[in-house]
Amino acid sequence: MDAIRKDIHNSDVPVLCKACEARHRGVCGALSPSQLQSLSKSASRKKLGSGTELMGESLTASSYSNIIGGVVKLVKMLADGRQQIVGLQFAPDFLGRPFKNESALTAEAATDVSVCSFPRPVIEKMMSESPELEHKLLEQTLKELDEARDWMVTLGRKTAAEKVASFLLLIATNSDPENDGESAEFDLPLTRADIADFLGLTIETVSRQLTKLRKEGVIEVRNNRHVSVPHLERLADIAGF
Amino acid sequence: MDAIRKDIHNSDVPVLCKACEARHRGVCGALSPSQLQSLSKSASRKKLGSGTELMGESLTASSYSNIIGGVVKLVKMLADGRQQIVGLQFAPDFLGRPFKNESALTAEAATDVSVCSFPRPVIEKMMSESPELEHKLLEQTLKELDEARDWMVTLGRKTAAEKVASFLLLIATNSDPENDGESAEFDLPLTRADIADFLGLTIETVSRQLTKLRKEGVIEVRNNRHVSVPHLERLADIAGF
DNA sequence: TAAATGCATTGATGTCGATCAAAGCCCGGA
DNA sequence: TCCGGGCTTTGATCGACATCAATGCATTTA
Repeated sequence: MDAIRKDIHNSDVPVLCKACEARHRGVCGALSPSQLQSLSKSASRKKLGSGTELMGESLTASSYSNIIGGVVKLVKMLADGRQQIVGLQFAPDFLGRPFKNESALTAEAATDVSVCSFPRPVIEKMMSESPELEHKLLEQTLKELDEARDWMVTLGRKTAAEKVASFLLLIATNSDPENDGESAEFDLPLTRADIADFLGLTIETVSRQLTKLRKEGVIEVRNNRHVSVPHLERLADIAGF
Repeated sequence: MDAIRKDIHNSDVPVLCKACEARHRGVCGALSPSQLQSLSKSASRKKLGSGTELMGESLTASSYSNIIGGVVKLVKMLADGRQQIVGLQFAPDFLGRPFKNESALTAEAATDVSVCSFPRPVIEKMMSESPELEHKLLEQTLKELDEARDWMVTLGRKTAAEKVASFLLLIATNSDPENDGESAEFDLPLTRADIADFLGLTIETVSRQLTKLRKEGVIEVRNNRHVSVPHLERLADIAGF
């Protein structure tokens, strides 16, 4: 069992998932070659334009997906239309709520997204057979729980300025995970409206805080989307950790 | 394997955990008799007064616990002292963050609490041996994630009135899980200060909203702690789902 | 019983972010 | 190049909640 795992993870030859045509990342890393093969048969790779709904009412309520690229937003709505983004998922995150059908949650493509999807029953069968897979899933779920709780502090106790700084920092970290340097540069994956829904603010407040950061020289913005941060340290100070 | 599980769950004879001296609930339900026995040896049952710190810097950073009774609050602090309660745990919830030492989180007894604790290594060894246990843990983690995300909507998008109503509804549900009736009656497990930290409000606002609900006849309050709700429906309307 | 202590309530005032209202900018299509 | 629509910015005003400051009410201690 451990031999198989080592084989997948440490092989010098890149091991590709036939379904994804991608290097193993995310949940697939936990599967044995034979499981992978049977998974490949039922998997389908899709490209989804920004704004497409991935989960909720639509097609993928009954399937699981690996995110290959792009950013997915998890949205919750109140009856009167107010909405809150409760999480952002980046590659190679796993998408789908095991052991439950109604997810009380909508997943939408925030940017263009490509995913690799499997029918629910296939993954669930594999999960019951493979502790490896379930373990991987537990680790991701714990990670998401930590992130959700961190964000609760942001939502409940931070000022607008701190919220926007926290958001930029989050995107900087996820856009360029290996860069641990001084500075960062990235495209915002969300519109102002989405940022507002993620931070529990209005569009106008988000905009004002961004211009404030611009005027203070903490960030530079090009085309409303491209952001560069000369000193991440400064941003972190403002974010208030 | 399934036979063992059935034996534990469906036996007419009440099966007691020797450590907890309680019926199996929470995570123990996933263990085989032999595992339970070995767990019992290293387990210790404790009663903790309100305010005691259970996790974080203190003793139980390196242990896991089942909550037997009482309410535990999970607290996160910012550098300047602002704090946010990111979760409440009731019996028979499991307490502890697997696969990670620094939890970036403090667990405190909100009321008097009794727990049954085990050393970290013991549980982790069992987890690697028993998929049942890991499965149970995954399910609890998923439940906590759902709860955290629900609360994010409350924190980010609800008004003070809606927040307080949501909180009362949450406590009503957890204090008396079997009661699905029209009305409810319970003691608040949190002080006004804790409620404020849970809702991202100030003490004063919480107090004002409670008196507003009292004057509107939605709730009755005795001794600042005991609450009765004649019509849960009304509270749910105000909570804004 | 009185005093002290720790919560909770209530009131007066201030402020941060929401709301309402106009421009401005960017990009695609004719 | 001009027009149109969608996003974004900016400005003026408003209101919900925070802050500051007493006061009230239990429970504990002497």
